[in-house]
Amino acid sequence: MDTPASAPKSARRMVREELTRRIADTARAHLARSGPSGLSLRAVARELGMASSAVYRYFPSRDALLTTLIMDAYNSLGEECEAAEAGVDRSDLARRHLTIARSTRNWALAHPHEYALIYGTPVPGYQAPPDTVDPATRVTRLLLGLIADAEASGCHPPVDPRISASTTRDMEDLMERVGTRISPGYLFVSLGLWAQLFGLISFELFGQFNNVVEARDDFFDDQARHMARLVGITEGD
Amino acid sequence: MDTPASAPKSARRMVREELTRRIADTARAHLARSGPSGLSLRAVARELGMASSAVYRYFPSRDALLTTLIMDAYNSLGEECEAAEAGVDRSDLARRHLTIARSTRNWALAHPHEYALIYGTPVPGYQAPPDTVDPATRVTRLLLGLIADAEASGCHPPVDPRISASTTRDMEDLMERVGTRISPGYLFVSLGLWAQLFGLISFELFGQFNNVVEARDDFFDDQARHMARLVGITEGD
DNA sequence: TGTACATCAGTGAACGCGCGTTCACTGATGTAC
DNA sequence: TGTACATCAGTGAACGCGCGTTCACTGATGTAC
Repeated sequence: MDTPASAPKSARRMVREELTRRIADTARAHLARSGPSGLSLRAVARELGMASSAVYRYFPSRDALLTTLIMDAYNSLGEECEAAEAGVDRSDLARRHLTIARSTRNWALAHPHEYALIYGTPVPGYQAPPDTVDPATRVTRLLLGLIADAEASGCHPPVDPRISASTTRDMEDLMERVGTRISPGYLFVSLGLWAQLFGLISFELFGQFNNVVEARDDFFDDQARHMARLVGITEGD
Repeated sequence: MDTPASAPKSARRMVREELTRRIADTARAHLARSGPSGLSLRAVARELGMASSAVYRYFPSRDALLTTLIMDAYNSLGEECEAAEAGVDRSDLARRHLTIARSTRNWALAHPHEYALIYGTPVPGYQAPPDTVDPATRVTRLLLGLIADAEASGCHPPVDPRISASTTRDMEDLMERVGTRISPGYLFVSLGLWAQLFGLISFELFGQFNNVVEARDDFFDDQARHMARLVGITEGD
């Protein structure tokens, strides 16, 4: 049909989407004050000036709202990293790595409570539905893509990994599932650095660096560059 | 005074300590079900068969109870690591490192909710009092001691760290505060591995390794050994 | 050793609050003919 | 283009529940002389 005919139909739909978004936004803001387990539908409704029961027209339950927040967080982080990395010359592996690392940290610093929601303690009693798996892997896939490129272009770990037979099998299985080609040893080292990246960010955000590191930006950059060297990615070549 | 004279006095005190401990134990068990922000004084009192107001004879507030749980968790982890490491030949640096890493992970797997309490998302609205700082650093101090010994005995990072001036200053300041002698570069690499150790454990506990790593014990050991090599600690010498 | 007094543990009711979810309903917006 | 009907958004009251903390109190235990 032409535009005027379908316009009223989508008008209601648009209003609906708008309010759905406003509820999620308000809930996101509430995360900061009370954390995910303290997230309250009533408080969100109150802030939006609507009856608490009205929220149920948009989200069937509190957990559904949480799921939306979790998926949004993963997607927001994922998009930011992807966009930043896409702007870097593909052959500049060091820059690509630094860009991903920095984007992740910057996003985390800008959205600490959303970071905590997806990389902190799981919400007790909440079971993430399968829909969350895909958005959850965006940053990881980005990193794996970089690692695959690095290995293809001849990078290798300066300290040789020695891994058990079962780890080798795990790495092979993972590559099969993801559909990327990275050798077990190289992947093993990369997974360690993946954990280190988020370990550094969590330590910074959750307070473990208090009285330990002051110049956090520089420290992080230094660590990120060192991590790149551990998978054989060196700057300026 | 002699024992009988002071006995009644300490009798009441002992009963008090016993109940204080039982309250903390029950609260610890409740952490598992509802998480720290869901921890309820009333639920604890109910389980112990006492009036909710009675708990206030032992803990002045919910936050005070939380503080106790946090300190207990740090001390429990600290003691376990210290005891395990103390049983290892001082000169066997690789073994000492592996022992600390494994003890930390084993404690975390055995006490996942206490681990989340101290290394997961901070409890919203809760401010840790200064008393918690000392227990919080036990594992870190253990690791720093090992690192100091390693450097003193000639170990050095196989991949040379390149660090900024401000990071160098941070590392020097830290060493001054702690009173240990470790060179800035070596300390820098060690802090990265410290973050990696807890990053790996958090990933495993918080679900990030689902569909990624199956043989978790072997994977962790492989990673721990690789981390040791990154500070120049090699096995079998 | 015995007694008067102080300390302490524990009670139960109350205050004031918040929560998720359901339900029958009103009134507005969209759809089909 | 107009009308009858269906869909939908939003309301407000209610259910049944839980929470932290305070307070005046009772009765037992410990202390000082």
